[in-house]
Amino acid sequence: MIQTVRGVHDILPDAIPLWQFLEARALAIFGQYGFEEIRTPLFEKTELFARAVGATTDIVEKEMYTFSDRGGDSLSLRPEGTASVVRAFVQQSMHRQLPWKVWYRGPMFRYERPQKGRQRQFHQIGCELFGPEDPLADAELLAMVMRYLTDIGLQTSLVLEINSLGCPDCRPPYRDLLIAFLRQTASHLCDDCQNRMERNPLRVLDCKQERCRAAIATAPVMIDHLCPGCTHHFSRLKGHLEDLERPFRINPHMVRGLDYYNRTAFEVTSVGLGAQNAVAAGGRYDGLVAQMGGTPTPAIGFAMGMERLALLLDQGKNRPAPPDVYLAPLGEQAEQAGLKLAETLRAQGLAVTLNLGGGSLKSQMKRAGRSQARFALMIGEAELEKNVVILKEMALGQQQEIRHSEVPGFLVNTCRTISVGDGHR
RNA sequence: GCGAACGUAGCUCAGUCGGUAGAGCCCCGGAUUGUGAUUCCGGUUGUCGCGGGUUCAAGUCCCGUCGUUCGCCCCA
Repeated sequence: MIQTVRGVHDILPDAIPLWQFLEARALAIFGQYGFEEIRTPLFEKTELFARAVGATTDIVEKEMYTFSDRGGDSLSLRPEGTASVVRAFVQQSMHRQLPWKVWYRGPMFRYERPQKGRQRQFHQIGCELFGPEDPLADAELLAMVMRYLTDIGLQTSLVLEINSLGCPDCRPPYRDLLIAFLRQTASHLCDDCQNRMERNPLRVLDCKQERCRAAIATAPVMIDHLCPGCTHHFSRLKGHLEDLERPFRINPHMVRGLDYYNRTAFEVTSVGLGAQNAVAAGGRYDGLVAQMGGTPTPAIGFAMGMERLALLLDQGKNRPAPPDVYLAPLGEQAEQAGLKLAETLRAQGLAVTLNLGGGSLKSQMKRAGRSQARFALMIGEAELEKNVVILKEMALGQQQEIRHSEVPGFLVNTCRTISVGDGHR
């Protein structure tokens, strides 16, 4: 038997209503804020990710699905969404129409060891906002994330953490300061952190090892060493959030895995997801557009992990929307008439399940019951001759003969409610 | 890439000291003619993940491998 590759899974019909719900709410809420959807390719030139995400990040160094096409180009399945959106922004010269607000949804690919809330093909919904440098934009974006997460039903158990990562002016001096500090305390750090110290010193601050946490308790933190511009930006953001009464926590030890971030970084975490507890994360990337060859344009964005949201919301199996009518024909002639009647009813907007695969009336009725249809419609030879059908209201167990020609009118009147496909709620 | 646990019917799982593979659910059929979801009766479910090894004998013990899960790493 051929099965899916490791860390890659089907999303079966049972789970689809929840996914559709998550996407529908994103469409609605991001739309309220003026965001439009964008769909970028699932694969791009490898160089795009190497340059945007950072050539020395784990994602680029060891987690990308990279291959050569027949022309010899090195391509990669996208490991995240921002790089492509920035490329599109630059390629389409969108700096002429600022602000540019887009959101995306779709699969991302990273070659990682699967565990709870982490797969090799996973799905993200993300937003990117190009143009404003003002912390007003940061605040509005954060409000939007929290509004979305609250809307879908996660208001409890969520924590919003923010930090400032500084900018090209203040981060290098701080970095030197931190390295100096770490060198002094190196003997107290775990092996990983001793390695990280030179390569990615900020990451040491985020280490979960108890010994490291103790050792870095007195380490200098970025927010104490921000330049005046970054200090002002950060304090205005905090002011806006307080004003909006959106609870948040400042986590001076939070860092971002991708190289392009500066200033505002944030993360929304949830208990109940085990080690992979971030449901949404993002930040500002003011330098990325210029770095990718575009007209310098500040920007901010975030991404949410759909599987993680789904894990938190999953309330068991989702029932499919039941049909209005289960149509049970007996015999070949009745089947022919049934097919036609089913089409007539569907043209009137009704949801109709036509019995397929024959079977006795008993077994057909069994299927009708299982389908949760409100009505069963039986057509046998006797009915064909009399030009009637037997209409049974399943919940009541009552049935009547109706003239064939009157069936559409009767059912349309009775089942006027229209299914909207919001099966989750 | 590192560490650990687990893989038995479509699903959830039992299977003792190594001795002829089980339950519930689901599904299918029947309970006098053409009527579901309740009841009763009957029935099908299997490469015990896969491949080696030990043994008279392996679902059970050993090795490998694939997969899943939980950590580490990393991240949404």
